[in-house]
This record gives sequence, structure tokens and C-alpha cells, in this order.
Amino acid sequence: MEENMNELFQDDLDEETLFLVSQTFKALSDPTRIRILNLLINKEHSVNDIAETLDLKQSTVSHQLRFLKNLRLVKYRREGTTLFYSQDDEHVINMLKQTIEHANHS
Amino acid sequence: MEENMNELFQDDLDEETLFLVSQTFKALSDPTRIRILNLLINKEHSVNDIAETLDLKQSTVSHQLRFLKNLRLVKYRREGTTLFYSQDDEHVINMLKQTIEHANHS
DNA sequence: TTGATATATGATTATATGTTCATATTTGGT
DNA sequence: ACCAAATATGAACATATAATCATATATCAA
Repeated sequence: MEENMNELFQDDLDEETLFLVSQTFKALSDPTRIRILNLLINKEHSVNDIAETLDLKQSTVSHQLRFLKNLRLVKYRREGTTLFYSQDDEHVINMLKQTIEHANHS
Repeated sequence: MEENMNELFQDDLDEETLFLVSQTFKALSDPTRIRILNLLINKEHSVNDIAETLDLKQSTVSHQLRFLKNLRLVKYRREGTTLFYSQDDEHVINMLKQTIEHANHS
């Protein structure tokens, strides 16, 4: 009841919601991050693996993974010196899948 | 069959898809555009109306509406000198709604 | 503990983005 | 034709962002 007052009685969003929503979509607004997340839809990949598959610098991939990690959109598992990254937000991944589908049909 | 080869046989997205997807999410990655689209979820609004309701400059609203119009996320209807803008992409609006919900529950 | 491999980090640079101001354009009324 | 109201536009500016280079850190094996 109380949690819906916002949507029911005012036309604007509070700052916190606005920040969360914009950050989420910002994560999906960059081609490099989209390619990385798209790769992680199916299975986990190491940093170097991602870099090689997508023809990106290791540093670029690492920076973007940090970004995605901060938003908890990816997680990793360590095996020796290798880190295997995987998707960690079903909601976001589903939106990405949907939108890729949507784009391919237009 | 042919349209699915992409997803089935390669891990990367073609440039056109990548561009479309990133543009779509970019539209939703800015707080001002989110607020405008959120306002347009329920009903149409004039430019001045949007500016007043959200406490934004008329110019800012106009620029952002042009951005959203180019992506066909909004449309307008003229009445005299007044333009009434409304939402024009169910898919995108649904993602926005979903994500706002998601953010409010966290 | 030294070397090799994998990844992370910080600084820098170039580009993209959002807002603002001033002004132009469009429309309808007089 | 002129005015007022609503909206659009272009230039300028400040800030944000992404990629890159050089280097640091971490882990493991010998």
C-alpha cells in the first residue's frame, strides 16, 4: 500500500529510483558491454577469452567487467589465476535478449 | 531458420543489431529522458506541461523529445501551437515500467 | 623466490552527451 | 500584416564516458 503511493499520487520518480533505473540502462547502452553480456548469456568466460572472442584489449574488457560487476550484473569464479565471469541478473539479461530479438525483427 | 543463424552459430552481434540495441537502451539511460517517458506512460503532455511538471527548461525538454522522436519512442499530435507528445513504443515503455518496479522493490 | 600467466588499476586522451542561452520558426488570432 | 504563445534550433560549455598505454597485483609452478 505505502510502496505504491509514489506511482499513484505523483508523476515524478524519486532520486534513488531514477539513479538505479538510469544506471541499469546505462550498462546496456554501450556496444562493448552489450557484446560482453551477450557472450555471457550462454556460458561463463574468462577475461582473456572475452577479449579474444570479441577482439578487444584485455584492459578494455577488465574495465567494463568492473563496471558490470559494480552493478551486480555479472559475477565471477576463480580457478587459479583465471577468473570466469558469468551473468548475475536474470531481469537485465532478459531485457537484453528481448531487445536483441526486437532489433533483429525490424 | 535463417534469422536464427546469428544466435545459433556465432557469439557476436552484427553491427546493425548492436547499434539498434545500444540506442534503445541509451534512450533509457538518462534521468531526464526517464522522467519524461515516465510522465508519458499514462497520458499525453504538451512540451510546456512536461517542462513545468518536471521543473526543466523548455529547451531541455524539446531537445530530449527530439532525441526520443528520432528513435520513434514518442509521437506527437498538434492542436494549434501546442504539441501533445505521447509514448510510441510499447516494448520500450514496458521495459521502463518493469525496471522501475524492479528498482522500487530493492 | 623467481618467472610466467591472468587480471586489475590509474592516468591520459579523445569523443560523446546534456544543459543552457539566445534566437528562430510556426501557428492562430486580431 | 502584426503580435503572442508554443516549440524548435544552433552554438557554446561543462561533464561524462570509453579506449588505450603502462604498470601493478595476484596466483601458481618450478
